[in-house]
This record gives sequence, C-alpha cells and structure tokens, in this order.
Amino acid sequence: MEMSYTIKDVAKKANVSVATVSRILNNLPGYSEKTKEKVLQVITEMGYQPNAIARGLINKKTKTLGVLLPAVSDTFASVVLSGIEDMAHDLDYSVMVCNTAKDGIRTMKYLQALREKQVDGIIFISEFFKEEYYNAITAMKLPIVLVSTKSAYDIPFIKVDDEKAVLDGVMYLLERGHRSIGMIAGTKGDTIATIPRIEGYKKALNKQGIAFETKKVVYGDFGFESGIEAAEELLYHNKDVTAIFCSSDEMAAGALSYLYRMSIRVPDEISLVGYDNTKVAEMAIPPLTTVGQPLYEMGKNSVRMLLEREDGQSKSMFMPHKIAERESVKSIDQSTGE
Amino acid sequence: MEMSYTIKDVAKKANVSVATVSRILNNLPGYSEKTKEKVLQVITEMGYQPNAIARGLINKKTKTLGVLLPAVSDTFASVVLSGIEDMAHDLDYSVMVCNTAKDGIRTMKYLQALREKQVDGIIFISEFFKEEYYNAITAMKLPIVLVSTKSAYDIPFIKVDDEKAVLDGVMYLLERGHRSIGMIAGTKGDTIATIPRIEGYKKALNKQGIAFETKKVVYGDFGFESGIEAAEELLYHNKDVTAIFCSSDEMAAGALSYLYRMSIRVPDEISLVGYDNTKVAEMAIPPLTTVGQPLYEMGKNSVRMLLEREDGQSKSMFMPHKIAERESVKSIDQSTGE
DNA sequence: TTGAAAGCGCTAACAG
DNA sequence: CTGTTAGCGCTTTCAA
Repeated sequence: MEMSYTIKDVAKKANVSVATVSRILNNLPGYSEKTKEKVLQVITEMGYQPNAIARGLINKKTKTLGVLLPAVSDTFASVVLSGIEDMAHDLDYSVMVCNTAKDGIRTMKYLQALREKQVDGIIFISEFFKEEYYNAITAMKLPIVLVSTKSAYDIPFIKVDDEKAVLDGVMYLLERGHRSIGMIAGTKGDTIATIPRIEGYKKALNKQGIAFETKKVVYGDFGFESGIEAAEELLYHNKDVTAIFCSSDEMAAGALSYLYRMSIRVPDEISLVGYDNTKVAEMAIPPLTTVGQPLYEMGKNSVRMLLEREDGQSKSMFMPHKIAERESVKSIDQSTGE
Repeated sequence: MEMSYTIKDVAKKANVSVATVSRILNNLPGYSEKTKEKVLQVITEMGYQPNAIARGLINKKTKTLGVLLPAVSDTFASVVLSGIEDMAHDLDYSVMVCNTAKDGIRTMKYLQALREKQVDGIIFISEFFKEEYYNAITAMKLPIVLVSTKSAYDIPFIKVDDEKAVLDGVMYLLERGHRSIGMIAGTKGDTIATIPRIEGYKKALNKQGIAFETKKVVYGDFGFESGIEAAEELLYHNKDVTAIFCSSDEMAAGALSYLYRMSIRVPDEISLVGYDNTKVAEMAIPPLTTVGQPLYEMGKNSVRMLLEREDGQSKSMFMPHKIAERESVKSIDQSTGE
C-alpha cells in the first residue's frame, strides 16, 4: 500500500521548507504571495491532505467531540444527536458516538476510549450521571456538558425545566375540564426525569384543588412497550380517568396502542398528552398533543456551550418547552361532569 | 492546565525504559513478570492513559471508523447505526458519524475530514453513491462498504434483495385475495431503492396474471409526509384498490394517517404493508405488517466486512428479508370478489 | 520572507 | 530481559 503524500513531499516539490508549507496551510503570516501560490498549486496537484493525527499530537486538539447517549436508535436521543452533529459540522468538528446501552460499564469504557483518543470535549445525553463518571471526567480534565439531565456536581447542563413543563402540560388538561388525570411517569425513582415531573403533576392538581392520589401515577421506562403496560395498569386501578399525561411520546404511543386494542377512543373517551414532541407524536393516530422539548436546538446549543466556553465553566441553561397541540385531547364539558 | 502523564513519566517512575513500558502496554514479549507488575502498578498509581493520537501516528491505524448517513434521526439509518456502533465497540473501534443531510457537498467535505483524521474505514449508508465519492475514496485508498445501497463500482455492499423482497410482500397480498394493489414507491427514478422494488411489484402481479398499471404506482421520498400525499394521490386515481404496498414504514404510517383522516378503516377497507420493519411499524395503529430488513444485523455485518477483509476486497452480501406479520392486512374473500 | 531543528507521545528496530 | 534511538507528520521557536 503506497503512502500518501506528506508535508515534506509538498515542500520538496515546491522548493520551500516544510515550515513555509505549514504556515500557508495554517494561514499564518510569513511568506510572499508568490510562494503561497506556488505551494497551493503543488498541493492541489499532488492532492495532498494534511494528517490531522500528526497535527493533533502537537496541538493537543483533535477537533472531535465524544457523545455518550443511551441508544442512538431511540427517537429522543437521535434528534439531539442530529443537532449536535449539525453544529459540530458547522464548527469543523467531528463527533464520535458512544452508545452506552444503559449500562455503566460500557460508559466507563467509552470514557476511557474518548480520553485516549484525545477528544476535545464530551456531551452526555439524558442518562443519570454517576459519581464514577464524574471522577473519571474530572481526572481527564475534559470539558463536558450534560443534555437533558443534570448532576449533583458543578457541571453545566442544558435541559428544559421538567417540573414546569409537566405542570403546564397537566394544566392544559385541567383547563379543558379534566378532573381525573392519570400519569404515566418514567423510571421509578429517577431523580432527574421522573421525580420532578411528578412534582409538576402534583402542583398542577394542587392549583386546582384536586387531591393527589398515588394510584394515579404508574411507572414505565420511557419506551413504547412500557407505555402499553402502564396504561393497562393505570386503567385497571382507575376506571374514572378522562386523561393521561405521559412522560414520553413513546409511552404515549404505547398507551394509544393499548387503548386502541381495548376499543377506547382517543380523545373521545380518554385524552392523552405526551412529552418530547418527537416524530412519533406527529405520526401517531390520532396525532399526539405533547409537551415539546427543543431537542434539536438543545443538541446544537450543547456543542456551542462546550466549545465557546472561553475559560471557566460555561453556565447551564434551561430551554423553553412548548405545548404542541394536536388531536389527542378533548375538552370536556364541566357542567355535565363528563 | 497541567499535563497528563506520558509514557516517559511512567518509565521514569518505574525505573525502566519507555520501550519496556510500551512492550507491556502492547502485550509484546520481552520483560520479566516482576517488571511487568511494577510497571502496571505505577500505571494505575499515576492513572496513566496512553495517547492514541501518538500511537496512531506510528501505526497508521486510528481504530476509528467513519459512517456516512442521510439523517441520524431517521429510524431506518439509526437502527443500522446502532448495529454498527455495537459491533465497533466489540472490536474496540470508535465511530464517527457524519450526517450527509442529503446533500453531496457535505458528503465531500466529510470524506475529506475523515481522511485527514485517518479513519481506518468508511461505511456508507443508504444514499446514492456518486462517482465523485468513488473518486475521492479511491484516492484515499480506504476500505469502504455500502449498506443498503450499491454502486456501479467494485465496492462491497450489504443489502437485501429489494426486488425479491417486494415480490414477496406483494405476493403476500395477492395470496390473501387482493387483486387491485397500489404501490407507494420511493423517490422517482432511484435506481437502487425504487426501480428494483417496482420491478418486484410488477413481477408479483405478473405471476398472478394481473396487468400492471402505471397509475397504480405513486412516488414519495420514504418519509412520513410523503406517505400522506402519496396515499391521497393514489386513492384519488384508483378508487378500487384494496391494498397498498409501501416502500418504507414511514410512508406506510403516512398512508395510515391519511386513511384515518378519511375514515377509511385499515385493514377492513384497505390493507397496508410497509417496508423495513422499524419501530414505527410496531407502534402504528394498527400495527403494520411489513417486509423486514435486518437493519441492525446489517449494521453489525458492515463493520465486520470492513475490518475482517484480510487483504483483497471482501465480498458483497445479500441479507434475508422477512415478512413481519401484524394487523394491517386482511384476507379478502375471493368468491364474493370483495 | 524563509529555513533548520526541536519536539508532540509513542513504537519498533537494533544493540546489548 | 532491557535500553537507546530513530522516526511517524506536523507545528513552532529561533536565527538568518
């Protein structure tokens, strides 16, 4: 396998020193217009491409980012990833994806690989950020930002205010006359994506003077199948609910699926609101009303935050949520009580 | 920012030469068990991590792969990606994702970046493989494999036999009594994912002695919205179809959506079969019967092919398709003709 | 405006 | 079994 050209080859062919070629390549001062032209010409002639690895060895910059996410194939993360990728591309960075597959061991292994490969920063999406990770990342002194999650440490994050978002979502239902609202929450005990959301649900009810009932919240794992099961469980214990707030669109789709199977019409008999506003909400039948997170923008911003931090830590930021109204919610007439 | 430790630091602290440390790190022979232990201990003590960049400069191997795909956030590609990622992880490779965003300029830019970053191979998913790409890749002498697409060049690919798959899918409908079957095809003129599929459709009809009618095939772009439009167009010109074969699950979901809006029941009035067997087929209401491609496996195999090719080109491979039967197809009674 | 030379952190002969 | 040394391809002083 014959070698590609190196800067040396270019220098020789252009009758200049490698230093000069390097300067030209990097737009540094220190050469005449004439040599520049000459060198550039030789470069195109030879089809020379600089070796980013050699460059990285000196600069200690690789122009690549590592992204850790729970599952590339889930709609949620893949939209964030797509925002990351787009922004990275604009800023001339590459992104390495690491599918942590909800398993901490793999995460640690990835962290190590990313460090060895000298990535310039890490974006960590949506999973619980363990102390172990914190220690590893602190040790490697790499900038990191958390997307759609946060931690007990001083690490910048970017997410929506879940409690507020759910509060708004449930208020939306309340304003439309619903009084018996169930909730399909995320993983039980999850301090980031479950507990604050239940809190939002409680607060909304409270605002309307409705008592919170434990049996009206059931737990899933954010996935489709768990939505099916959760809906079944919820309805089994609560024959009277007229609406369900779901903590992810996928779970809402699962609920929809269960209701369809049971021949319970949405939204005529039961209203549904999802969370995230991913493509699955658009594609659902009926299209799902959902509390939208600006996933793509969050992805974009995360790389901006990671890279634009001049020196110190960059600040965390909350992104606005927004209810996407579609067709899965019906207003019910309060006077009739049904 | 203080530096991380280098192999030199380890060597010094362990009172050996860097060569010895290197040998130990790379499991090469040439040291006593005693020094090995000593060195390993020092390594953990210091928390030393080798620098893969420096390594790569010598080895000419970076243990990273580049993946070019049309959109990370589309279900199809993200499943393939997830297979790639898993297999790469098993083989200790990292993967860089490049979202080509259906635009050739970006693809060229990525190809260049991947080359500069010295990736060990490239996986190209599902898009049309232009001559321009071929030239660029040939110039960089990098192994490449195509997934779910193929080319006019001698480049290994991995895909299902689309013609055969569609033939089977349409036969499935035919066997269940359908005689007037419409098709929602992909991008018009696409020689990879559209023309062969239409061919399969034709052949199936032909087997049953049913005449092919141009007006019964309409084109989309594989996406959800295009499925809505295509279904509308198809039905407008063909009041009599009892079944529609769709060239992607997303388009089938679009069709489903349109039919729902029109209050046309699936599968009672119209049967639907999709293509791909992605999560959207599972989540649809009713769940979609679809011609499944082993997307995840294709992703896995692609990296195997890329990496395991001893020397020469590895062979292309066709993957088996399989019909996933769900609830979007009804058998119709031929004797009544309806 | 230019070039020579010293590394970046590591591996791989080559000697001992 | 171990160490010395010459690079990998590039950037960056320092001198000229």
